[in-house]
Amino acid sequence: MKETLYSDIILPLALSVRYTYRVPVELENKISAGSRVVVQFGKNKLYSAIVYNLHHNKPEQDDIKDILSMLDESPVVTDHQLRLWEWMAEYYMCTLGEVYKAALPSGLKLESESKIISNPQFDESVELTEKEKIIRYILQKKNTLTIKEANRLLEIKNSLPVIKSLLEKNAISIEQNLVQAYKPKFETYLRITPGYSTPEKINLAFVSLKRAGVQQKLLSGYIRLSEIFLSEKPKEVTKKELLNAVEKGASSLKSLLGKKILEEYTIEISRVHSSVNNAGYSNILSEYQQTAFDKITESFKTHDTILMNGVTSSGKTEIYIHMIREFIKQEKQVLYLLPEIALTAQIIGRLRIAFGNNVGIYHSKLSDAERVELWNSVLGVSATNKYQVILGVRSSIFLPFKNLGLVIIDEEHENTYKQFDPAPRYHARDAAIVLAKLHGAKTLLGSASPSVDSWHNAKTGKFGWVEITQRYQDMELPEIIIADIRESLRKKNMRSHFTPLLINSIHDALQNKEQVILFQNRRGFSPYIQCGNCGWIPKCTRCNVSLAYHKNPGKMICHYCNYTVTIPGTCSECSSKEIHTCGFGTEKIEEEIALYFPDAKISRLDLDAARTRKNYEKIIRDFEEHKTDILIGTQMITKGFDFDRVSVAGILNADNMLNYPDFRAFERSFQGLMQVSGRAGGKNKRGKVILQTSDPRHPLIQDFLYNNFAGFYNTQINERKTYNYPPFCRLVKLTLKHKNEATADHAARELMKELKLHFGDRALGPETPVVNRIQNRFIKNIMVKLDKNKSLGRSKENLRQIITRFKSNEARNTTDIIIDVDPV
DNA sequence: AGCACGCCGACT
DNA sequence: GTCGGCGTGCTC
Repeated sequence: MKETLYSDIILPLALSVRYTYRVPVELENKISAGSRVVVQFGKNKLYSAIVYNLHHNKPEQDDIKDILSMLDESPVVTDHQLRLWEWMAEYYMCTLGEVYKAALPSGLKLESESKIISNPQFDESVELTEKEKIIRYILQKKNTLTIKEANRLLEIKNSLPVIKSLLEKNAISIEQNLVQAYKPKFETYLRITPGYSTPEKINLAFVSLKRAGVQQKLLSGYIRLSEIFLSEKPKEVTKKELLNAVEKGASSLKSLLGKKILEEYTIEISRVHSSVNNAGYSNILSEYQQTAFDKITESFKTHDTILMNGVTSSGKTEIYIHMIREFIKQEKQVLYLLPEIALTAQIIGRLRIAFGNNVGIYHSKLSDAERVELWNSVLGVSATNKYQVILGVRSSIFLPFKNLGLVIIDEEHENTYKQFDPAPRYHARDAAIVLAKLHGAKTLLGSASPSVDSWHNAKTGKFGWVEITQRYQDMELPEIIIADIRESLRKKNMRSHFTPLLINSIHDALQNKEQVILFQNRRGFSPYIQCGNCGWIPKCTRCNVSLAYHKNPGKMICHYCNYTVTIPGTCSECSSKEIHTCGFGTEKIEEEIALYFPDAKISRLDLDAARTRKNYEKIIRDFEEHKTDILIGTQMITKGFDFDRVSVAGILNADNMLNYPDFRAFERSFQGLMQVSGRAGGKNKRGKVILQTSDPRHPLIQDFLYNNFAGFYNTQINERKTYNYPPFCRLVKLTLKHKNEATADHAARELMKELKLHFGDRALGPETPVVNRIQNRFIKNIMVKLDKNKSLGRSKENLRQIITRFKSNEARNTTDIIIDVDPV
């Protein structure tokens, strides 16, 4: 007797225990780990699950369900991926199901509502029950039926046993097209039949067609388009193309096909194709770039991961391209990670020029079909493209790489690499390093202002270290000038939010037909409005946060939940009409700068202005083409663009970045300053950075002013060592949420008691965040520091146990506990 | 995540 | 007297 085969499966749900299904005999030879299967889970829900493993251990329970069907011929998830998923679930303290949900494009995840179709090959002699007959009968009239509909029609709560029995009797099947959200796209091509493959034979064809002019035109059109007798490698001609070239050719083409002179064939075409196909471009690296390249190559011999610290405009991309080429030569795949979609658009052109259609893009704005297609292509099951280079954002670490050789993580320090919500709350940089390790691949991190963690890793020898201090074409680093806000206030020469120095610099730049960017880390018009009489400040009804005033739509908007109200004419507390705007955001800067420079063309780039991709691109393009003189914006303006004529970069208030209650505030400020200053200056002129601050003596400002990188990083690292913060420990942030403040508070205190027992004073809190209520739920934070000297895995296991125990007995309440490992 | 079961408040 | 709120437990 053959042993029954079982499978533990991964469901797209946050389940902490594994579920086992029986593998039907007919699937035993086809199924393997990573296969996509359909299972019933719960009373009447079907899910597409991933086979985690296969075994013969009969589970304790007796009601083991069968795997209903397999969705693909071969596994869609590789072993390497499953290992990455395991690592991620373990490290980020979430479930495999959550990782699965994040990893697969939704086109590959079938969500219930599955449709049932009749099976035309059903053997009518098989006996059916009454209920089964009803379903069969309805299916003949209606084609498809959902399980819900079946329940209603049969007037029973659960029709699945009936459905299942029908499936077993081969009377119905689950519709693949609907299960399979993705349909490959085909294109029809034409070619000459083997019978007419030589010029002589084609001549004969022409003779035979002498009375059919359109057919002759079609045939000569085909010959011209395909260059069949001109080149060694004829071009492929689509039916569409030929019919476009020859007027009214459709019916004549049918005749040609009928005469077997031409024939049709179809190819699955890629939706993510590109028109550029001239791989072969090769820029020569400059001397200093070549030196860096050689250092990287050398360092890869001893290190798996390298940090490349290169100043802005040092040409890091060019080095990446050359490095990619090395790995392509070895037939390896390359993953090129960028922090956000907008940047992929900038880089893709350069990569396509270098590598042609070998480059695929992957991000969330692609259609489902496109993402599935890219997935299959990377997996190597796609009919057409086999991408070797993938350019993508965070989620592209989940693609099914087969032989990854190199991972590039550009702008390594960017926080957008960290996923906030939902779980898995992973850091793509760290996960990518693990991914690379699994493949025995190399990782190259690049940044002009590395994260303190990576800097530390490089300086302690964990990562290799390559530095580039020279800039492209010997561009000079910008001149940094501090504008003391306090002094200007004292001298009373401050003009609204601008120091004379900034105003004058803008003035000079505009005179010289140069461009200016102004950076303010806050969108909207003003962060809040206030009644001048009683001090009332309008707040969000769902979040305890003041509503930001946005002048453009004339609304007050909550920046946490987007709650929007029209601005009140009078104070709702005292009915006074004296309502002031307080503080300043990008909108206000835009308005005021227009007063000082009425002739300048001004534009603004922030989350509001760039709501749509089109707007965003237009703002950027206008500035690039110098249709705009002054660009005001938030972080957004600092990301990746190379504006050539920007001579002045103004930072309106450096202090509000510094005064943030977070151990990473300085790191972020420094990186922000670096990014803004990187935008100043062009090929021929040294740029100027005007830094407005109330605290010019601040050590961070001083380090920035004197380009004292090492000084800044050393200070940071020393401080973190002293106060035991990353990279000297691991942080786990627990966020408790409940709609009742007292409940949230109580739960946090109780959990804290438990944590103290195990972690002592390495458990911090509970703390009430500045914004203590978001979307009607009160929030409490607890921070746990995990000792780096002890086993991280064990510490996390302890933490997990404490939380699980707490959830199950102590507070039998509905407080949500969100676990965030390595929060940013 | 969904869904059923079950126990307390305001209604035809 | 019932409808329906959402707290709780379970899904192989």
